Amino acid sequence: MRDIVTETNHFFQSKSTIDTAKEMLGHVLTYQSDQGTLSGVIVETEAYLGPDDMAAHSYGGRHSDANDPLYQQGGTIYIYSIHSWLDMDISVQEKGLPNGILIRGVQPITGQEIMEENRKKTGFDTTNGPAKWIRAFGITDKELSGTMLNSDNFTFELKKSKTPKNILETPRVGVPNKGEWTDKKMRFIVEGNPYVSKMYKRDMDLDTFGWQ
DNA sequence: AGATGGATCGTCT
DNA sequence: GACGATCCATCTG
Repeated sequence: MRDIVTETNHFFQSKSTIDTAKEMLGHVLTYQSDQGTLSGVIVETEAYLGPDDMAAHSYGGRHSDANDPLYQQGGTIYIYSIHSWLDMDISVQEKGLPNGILIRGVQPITGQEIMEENRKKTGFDTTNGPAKWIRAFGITDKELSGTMLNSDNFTFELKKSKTPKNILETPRVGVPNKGEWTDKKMRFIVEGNPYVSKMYKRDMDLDTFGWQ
């Protein structure tokens, strides 16, 4: 019988990066932190396609200690800093192929009060952005970067917990002046979910949150 | 409701 | 020394 890390590995290496980015919507992340259990459903992702992708940290083969997790096996956590905040990618494809998926939005399930305290915000604003949910989860350093999902206290459920009614595809956020890479629709969101970043109120579906 | 600019710091040149 | 895969406050209409 295959163990959980091997299955996790397989999950992040057996499909195209774009298919995996879509598939991750509706899966649950859980962090057993020293504040308690914090968990949420992924509602927004972005795909970054490695050396060819002008918007990727691994563009042109850039490789440093900081972005090395992108080069590791699928399912490796990559945390990087941006303007004094932290974002998290999951590395996809086999070791040596530096593709990644940025997790941009999470709908809280467990520990919402702790998240609001960590963020000093309430409601949708608590976790509706890549750096927001990281801070909500109480992650304040890069200790997890380079470790595997499901190997310790940060887990990703391999079975989907909720199914989106519709997945909307849009250009990625914060990618200006990168030619075709600026326009490619590689951001995937659960249509209508209020925890998606930059959601307009009029586009929110507050009855179903966009789930089937 | 949508656009704009400042804050702020790790990372790379 | 410059630059963000960001966030937030503060305009303006």
